[in-house]
Formats: sequence, C-alpha cells, structure tokens
Amino acid sequence: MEEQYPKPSVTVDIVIFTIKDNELRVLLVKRDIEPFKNKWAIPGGFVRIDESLEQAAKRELQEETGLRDVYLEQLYSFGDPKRDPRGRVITVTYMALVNSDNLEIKASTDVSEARWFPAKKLPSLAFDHAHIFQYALKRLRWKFEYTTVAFSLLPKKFTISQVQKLYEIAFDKEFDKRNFAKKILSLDILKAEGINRDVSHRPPMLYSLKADIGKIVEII
Amino acid sequence: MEEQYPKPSVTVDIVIFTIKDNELRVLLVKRDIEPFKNKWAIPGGFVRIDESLEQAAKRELQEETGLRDVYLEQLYSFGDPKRDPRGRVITVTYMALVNSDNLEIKASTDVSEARWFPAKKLPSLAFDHAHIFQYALKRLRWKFEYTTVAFSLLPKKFTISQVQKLYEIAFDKEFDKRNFAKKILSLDILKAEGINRDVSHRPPMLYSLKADIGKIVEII
DNA sequence: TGAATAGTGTCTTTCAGACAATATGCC
DNA sequence: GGCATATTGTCTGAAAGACACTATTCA
Repeated sequence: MEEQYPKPSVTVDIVIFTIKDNELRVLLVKRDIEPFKNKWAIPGGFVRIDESLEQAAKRELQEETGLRDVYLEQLYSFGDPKRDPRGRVITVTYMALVNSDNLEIKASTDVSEARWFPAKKLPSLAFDHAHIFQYALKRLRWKFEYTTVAFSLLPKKFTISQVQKLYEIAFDKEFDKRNFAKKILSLDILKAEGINRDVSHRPPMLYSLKADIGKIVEII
Repeated sequence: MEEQYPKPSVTVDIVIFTIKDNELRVLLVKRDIEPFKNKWAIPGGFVRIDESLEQAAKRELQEETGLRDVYLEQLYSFGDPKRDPRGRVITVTYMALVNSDNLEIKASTDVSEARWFPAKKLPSLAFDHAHIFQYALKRLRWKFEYTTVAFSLLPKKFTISQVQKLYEIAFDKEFDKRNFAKKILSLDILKAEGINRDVSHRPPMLYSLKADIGKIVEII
C-alpha cells in the first residue's frame, strides 16, 4: 500500500432486536473494561483483516446469541474522530432481527453481562451508542412499514393476529383489525397453510410468507 | 488500543451526480496508477486519521469539483477483503448532487483525467465501482421519489417545467404535465416568486423551495 | 397570426380509514 | 349458553391517473 497515513480501527456494532413479552427489545452488553467500564453498550467488535463486514457482523451476532441465519442489514457508518476515547475507531453498524424462541444469550469477551432491554426504556449507553440505537429504531420502523422483514420475527406459520400484534408492538400503536387484515391479505404475499386447531376458541387460519423476506411492499 | 489485529485502510468514494445537457451524469476519474491504471473509477481517497467520514467526503468532493455546500449523503460501506488487490480496503460510499452551472472539474492526485459520463452508459469501472454506482443510482431515484433532494439540482428560483424535466431525466420516463403540476403544487413545499419575463413565449411562474432539502415528502 | 410554452379541470378508479355484526370452537 | 377469538363488508373521502383545451408572450 502506498498510503502514508496512520490507519483507523474498524468495528462492527449490531443492534439486535427481538420481540419478547409483547415488547420490542434490544440486546445490550455490560462492558467489563475501560473505557465506559460497567456501562451498557450495543454489542460489537473489531473487523478482522480477512473477513468481510457482513462476516464480522455475523460472527459477532453468533458470539452473542448463538444464532445464524437471522435477518441482518447494514445501517450506517459512524466515524467521528472523537467517538472513541481510545483513538480513531470507525464503526459500521448493523441491525439484526432475531426470534426470541430458543434463544440463549451469553456474555462474550470484555463483557460481564448481556440482557434484553425494552426499546422504550434503555439505560444510558456507552460511546455514541444512543445515537446508533435511534438510527436503528428509525430504520426498523421504516423497514416494517415498507418491506416484509417483520415476518422474520414470526414462526414459519402464523396467524393474521400475530402479524398485527407484531406491528402494534413495533409502532407502539393499535391498528383496526378489519383494515389490517384487508391490507395484508391484499398484498398477495401470504399463502394459506391450514388451520391451527390447538386453541380453545375459534381456530385461526395459518399463513406462511410467500414473498421473500425484505421484499419491498407497502405494508401499512 | 488493545487491538491485536492488523488494521484495514478506509477510503471514501463519492458518486457525484449532475444534470447536464438533459442527461443524468456521473463524474468519473481515470486512474493514473496501478491497480486498474487507465481505468475509469468513482472519485475517492483515504480517510485521514483526524477527519470524520463526512469531512473526508467533503474534502474529496472539493478537490474534484471545487464545490462546497452541495447535497451529500452517505450510502453504504463495502468491505469485501478482496475488493482491492493492494490489500484490505474498506470504502464508505457517498452520493453528491451538484449543479452543473459554474462547475469546473479538475483531475486530482493519481488521476489523469476527470469527465462527466451519462449515467445510462458508463465505461467499465475499476474495483467494485460498477456495483457502487448501481447502488447509488437506486438511492438517487428513491430519494427523488420520496424527498425534496432533487431541488438541490435546480437554481434558487425555478419553474414547474424545470422540475418536471429533472424528474423525467432522473427516471428516464415522461410524466403528464397536468398531474405533475397538480401533485407538486399540492405538497405545499413551493413558494411563488414572481414571473420570469426573459423568455419569448408565455412567461412562466417562478418558484422557490419552501421546505428543507431532504424533507420526506412523496413527490411522485 | 403563428410559434412556443404555460396553465388549468373533470372524470374514473383505487385505496385508506372509520365503523360492528356474525362465526366458530371449546367449556 | 357463555367465553374467546376469528372473520368479514360497507361507506366515505382523498388521491392517482387518464385525458385536451385555453392563455400569454413575442416575432
């Protein structure tokens, strides 16, 4: 390389969302080292020299949650020279949507604890992570509104009610049942998959997603 | 820094759009050094250790075009370990919209020539720049459709016809004059600014943009 | 009065959004 | 029958899109 300048470090930080207990939640880790020791932060780590940005994000995600094959999307890169007191660190941020079923989080390197926090009330965060989180939440809502990514948070087969509940949680807002069903069904993205008889009331129709996850479609 | 890994280099690349001769055009530079010597590329350069990503993009933009205060937006970061044969280079890409009036482009460091190419027929590009360009063009169209960024390509005062022409160029598609005017005027983003009498036909009404550049508004 | 471009209105169709009654299955 | 949830239709208002004629200025 002909470059004469010192190089910055590059990290990936991943805002990991899930739905748990009827709430939108975010995975945070408690830092075990300085700077910001004992502060909560968005999980992340350095990009290795031989891995792509997406590979780095996937690796970190698996280290934190044990999960692979979840929805993952690059958000934005933050590079203020003063954003990390240790020196020049540019971070490429990602957002992940994970299903909270069969999910075991574990504290990883340089971290004493990992916990799901309600998106509505996060603790004070290290670095510029509060800013990163705000950005991620905006993107999440945009993606829910205009694409099918939300369905990655549901099981393979689901009911219209489950979809509506998911949207009500993400937008912190209620929708009219009739209009919601009409809209979702009119989009031609669902396939009927029979009836769920494991309930003690009128059994609902089950659907699966026919379209691709991430397909652009105006949901609400 | 505690990091034990070697660090990647970080560059910014800027897809600079303008409208010239009724065409959407992109500024490309001809590389004067290896790799890809004599190939056309999207202008860019290394991020300095003490400048933010946006500062780096603005600096490069000024080096290439002499312009400041143009619309500039971060697009996406590309970091495939093999994207640059010289070694690990992560690039943070930006898009800029510049007004082609009073614009003097100049070849800068490591570049033998700079030229505006029609977006519809670019030459073969160095690195993964064809991919970056495709990404930028998608984003440009999205932003034109849903925000007021297009107006940054017009003079302070402009006619409805000029706006329509701009959109027809960007989308390579014609719009109905009546519906277009009806839509734009209904958005409450324009302010009437009198009449342009410097034409040899019915003089048109001039408008200025009342809303902020980048405001989210469904234009078409 | 012809050339050039500006400016404008109506109709139809589609869709979002407000709104409530009936259906099904289990106990 | 009572409980719980599922399912469905109508009306209204707003906006998109198809479509063509008149207005203004200058040469």
